[in-house]
Amino acid sequence: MTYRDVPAKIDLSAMEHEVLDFWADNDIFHKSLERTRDGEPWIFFEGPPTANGMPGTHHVEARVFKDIFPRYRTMKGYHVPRKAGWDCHGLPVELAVEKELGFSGKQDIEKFGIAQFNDKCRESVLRHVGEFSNMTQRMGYWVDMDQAYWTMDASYVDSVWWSLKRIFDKGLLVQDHRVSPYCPRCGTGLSDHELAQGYEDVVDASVYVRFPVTGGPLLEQFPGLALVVWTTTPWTLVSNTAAAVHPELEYVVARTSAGEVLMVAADLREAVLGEDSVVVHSVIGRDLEGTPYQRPFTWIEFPQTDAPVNTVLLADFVTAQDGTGIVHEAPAFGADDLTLCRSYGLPVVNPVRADGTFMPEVQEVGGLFFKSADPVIVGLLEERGLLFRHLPYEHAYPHCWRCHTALIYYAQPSWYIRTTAIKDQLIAQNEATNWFPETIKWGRYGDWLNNNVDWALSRNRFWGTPLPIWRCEEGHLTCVGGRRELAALAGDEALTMDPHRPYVDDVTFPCPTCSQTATRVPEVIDCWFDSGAMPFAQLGYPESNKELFEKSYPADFICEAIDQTRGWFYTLMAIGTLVFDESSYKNVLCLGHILDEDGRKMSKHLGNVLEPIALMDEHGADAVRWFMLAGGSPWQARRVGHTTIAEVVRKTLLTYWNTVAFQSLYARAGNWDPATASLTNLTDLDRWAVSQATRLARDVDNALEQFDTQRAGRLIADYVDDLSNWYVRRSRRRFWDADNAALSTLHHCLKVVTQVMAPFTPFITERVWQDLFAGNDVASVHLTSWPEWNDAGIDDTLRDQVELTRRIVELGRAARATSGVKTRQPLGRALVAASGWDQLPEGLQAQIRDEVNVESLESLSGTDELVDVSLKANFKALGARFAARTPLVAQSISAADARELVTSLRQGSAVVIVEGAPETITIDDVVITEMPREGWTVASADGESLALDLTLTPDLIGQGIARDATRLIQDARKTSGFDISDRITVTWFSGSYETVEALTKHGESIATEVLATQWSQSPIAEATFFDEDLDLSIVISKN
RNA sequence: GGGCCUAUAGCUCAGCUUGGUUAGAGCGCUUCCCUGAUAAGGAAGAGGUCGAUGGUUCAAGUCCAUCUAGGCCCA
Repeated sequence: MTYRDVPAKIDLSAMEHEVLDFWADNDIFHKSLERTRDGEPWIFFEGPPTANGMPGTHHVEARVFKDIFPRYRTMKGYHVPRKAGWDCHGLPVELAVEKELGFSGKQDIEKFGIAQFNDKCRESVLRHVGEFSNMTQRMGYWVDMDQAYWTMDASYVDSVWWSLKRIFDKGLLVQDHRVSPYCPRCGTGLSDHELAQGYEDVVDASVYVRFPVTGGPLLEQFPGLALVVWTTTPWTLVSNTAAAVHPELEYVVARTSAGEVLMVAADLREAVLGEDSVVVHSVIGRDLEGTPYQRPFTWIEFPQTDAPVNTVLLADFVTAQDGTGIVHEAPAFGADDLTLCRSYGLPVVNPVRADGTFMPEVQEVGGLFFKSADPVIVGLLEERGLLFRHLPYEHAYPHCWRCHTALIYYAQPSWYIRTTAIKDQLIAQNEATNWFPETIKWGRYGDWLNNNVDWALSRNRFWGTPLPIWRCEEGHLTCVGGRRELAALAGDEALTMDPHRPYVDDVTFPCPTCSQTATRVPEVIDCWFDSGAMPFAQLGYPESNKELFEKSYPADFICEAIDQTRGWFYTLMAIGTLVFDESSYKNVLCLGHILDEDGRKMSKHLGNVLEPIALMDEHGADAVRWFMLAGGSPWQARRVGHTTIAEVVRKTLLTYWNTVAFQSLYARAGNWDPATASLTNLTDLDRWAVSQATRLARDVDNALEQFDTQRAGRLIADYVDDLSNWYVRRSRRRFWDADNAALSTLHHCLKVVTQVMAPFTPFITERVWQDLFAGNDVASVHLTSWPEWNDAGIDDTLRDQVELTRRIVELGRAARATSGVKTRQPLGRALVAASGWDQLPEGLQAQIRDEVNVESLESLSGTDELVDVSLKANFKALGARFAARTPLVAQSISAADARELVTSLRQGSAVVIVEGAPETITIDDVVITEMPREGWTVASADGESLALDLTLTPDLIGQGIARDATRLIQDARKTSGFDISDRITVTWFSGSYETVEALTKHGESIATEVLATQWSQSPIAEATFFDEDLDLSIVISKN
């Protein structure tokens, strides 16, 4: 049994498709779950993507992270069930369908029929789920899509109803009238977390408007006095009800250069009225209460009331930050306004209809969309001499997160969950949650909790979980906790009904309190509640899976991008706390966003969206995965583009693959059976590679434990590089001879690296597993256990020695480069000055000789006549002891005679004079650098040096020629496309005396090296290969 | 206006937790070297006021403060 043939070149994408087939045919995912069935559970909750559009590359990002940790935990022996989920309800789906059908609002839907419309929504969801499934499968995200939960399933709705009833029973689900952001286009209110997604920068008119004072003592004193009021929503002036000032702020009456008397907050006078305005009176806000003024438009009549309509009110929310310090109040269109006006008993007048247009009977602006009324209003203000100033004002204004219509703050009846009642509990739950990165916990998310407002739950829409509240004519409310309960009240048909609109709308029953007929309220709920209910609703709890649920709550791990802080992260925690008094997750990984190559957010509008399947088919899913996991910090926004991903392939994946291909090539050439692999008779370098593999298994384990894929990725990439560019490079010859220790070592190391890489890049590692390991081992790398490690198997001394070896080699190469003597030309000796080099094992010293191509290494120390010694202070060591005097000590050290000082230090310690006083220093307080004197080629770094003796003897020159010739023949073999084990015939000819001499002398060893069975010197008519410098022609042929 | 994050080479990013005197890597560029797996690898070079200012310290890319710019989130 030997390895499979591993081609040097690989089409990653084609390979991945083969691997996908292998997994499917052998059901590897389910086998991995089966294998860990008795393991400790590690609970993962899948945040359901909304099935309302095509998946994007940002979906791949989150899903890569959702995949790697379950895979890793599975290898560690945990049982990690992974149930897929699809978020089916909600406005986005409705909007997509509306667009498809060419609808422009709710009326169209009602005309079309709710049942038919919802059928279309269901179809749309199914279609998009198909797209998500394809992408999920292609990227190798192992999640159980056959058992997926769908938030539109009847059993799911049952669970959601059950939880709503628990909340209702606690008195936390209530109806209230409140101003909330409202989309006139979609005809629905938006929750705060929806609002969060839709701010757009717009330029609005900002106007400073005169409100002429019509009474009070100030008017008598200053005839013509007017309040100056600032607003960015001129259209709300139509329903102006009052003006508000802060009770503690100072206000002034000022005369402008034009001679007007106007009132503003004292701090804003200059900004609003100009530097040349003159204060003529000052008053504290409190004293302005009740001052009457003339409102700008009188098109709307107020109902008869004793309340102080169109007077100055006092409000704490007024500031002198911007505007004028006097705030225009329109209670129908502002939350603060409504609260304030209500407290004064003022009426709420609302001339704007649900579709966002002014009532037709309103003068001038009747029928206009509210925003379109702005220019009309501004024109009229101007005409009437009420406009003090008019400026374009750029600010972020909330827009509907899907249809981009400007939202209107609008008073309407709505159902709320009183999350403010459990705020302290939420904060305590957050305290117990581990956030990665940690800053989110106290920053962004903590802030959100601290500023918690009640959750506006209801939506006046069609495709959603119906709010399970029935109301009778007497106004009694019944919250129904599932279809079974509904059947008990309304009859058995309810048991099997589709619990969506319009069917559920037709169900009535006698009110349990008064027996009057109860009908369902018309609203559906915010789809964020659906997804937040997934911990129990995915299992149909409590109707079914009671035990399973109790074992799988809360989750050990959830992961989404940062935009979910106010979305799913919040609803999940809030619902968990509301229903079970405990948050539903313990660890949460919060990812940064994926940006395009120019650092812009990917969006359809900008046309910079990377289509995920195309991306994966071009570069390979593994490459995309590796980029997401290891290319930069997961919790930071990152740029992604083709060049970055292509680099991943070249640097990491292909280096790994080539090492595998190398192992396979020589193992097969040598008929090596991996079953005979044994880590005995290892060289120092072998032991190093094995020890480093063990270190890798340990360090990647620890990094993944802390959700740090970037660190883990760097460790893997570094090890792959070490293996390929140091271990293999230095061990090549042993592979040519099918050396068992070398093949066993690389076999072992590749196995470890394949396993620790498997959660990152499941495809290529699976392929490698099949090629090298499956024959004698487990059928799939994803069914293996994490490689075992213990600290005893990790040799730090050896690591340090190899690092020193590599540093010296590096110096050798640098010296070679500056010497101008190319590396193929052997040199007699190199002189080394580096602490500990002479204690290096002979095997490692041989590596240095070989790599630098010198016959011997000698110590540079002690050859005083050849070497200059210099030293400088080790500030870290000195600083600890001498603190403020450190620079003085350093000065003394550099002033002292270097050679004497070093001699003394090498014998133990030395004394330097600092400010006339002696100070004892040791060898650790300095960095010694030894430099050869003139005439040597030397390289030096960090106190370590290597010098080359450039003396060339005829013998060395001959060896150099032999090596050049070898190189020429090897190159010829390769160009001719010979196999590495082909035996050849070489005929050579040269007109150079030196070349003939060298090739004659070294002929036998060259022939062995190049696998030549025939080696002859003879004139050549037509040379196939020729080297000008050597004047050497050769002809080779396969035997 | 508030909160959080970010700012290091032409580009993409490490390093900052724990301060130490020549600030690193990759990509790209120039020259050279090595090559019996490699679309690889190595050496040298060009390219940095580590966003700015101030402070703490013997010593600041690293700690503190303020500011500037960008991003995200919220008002």
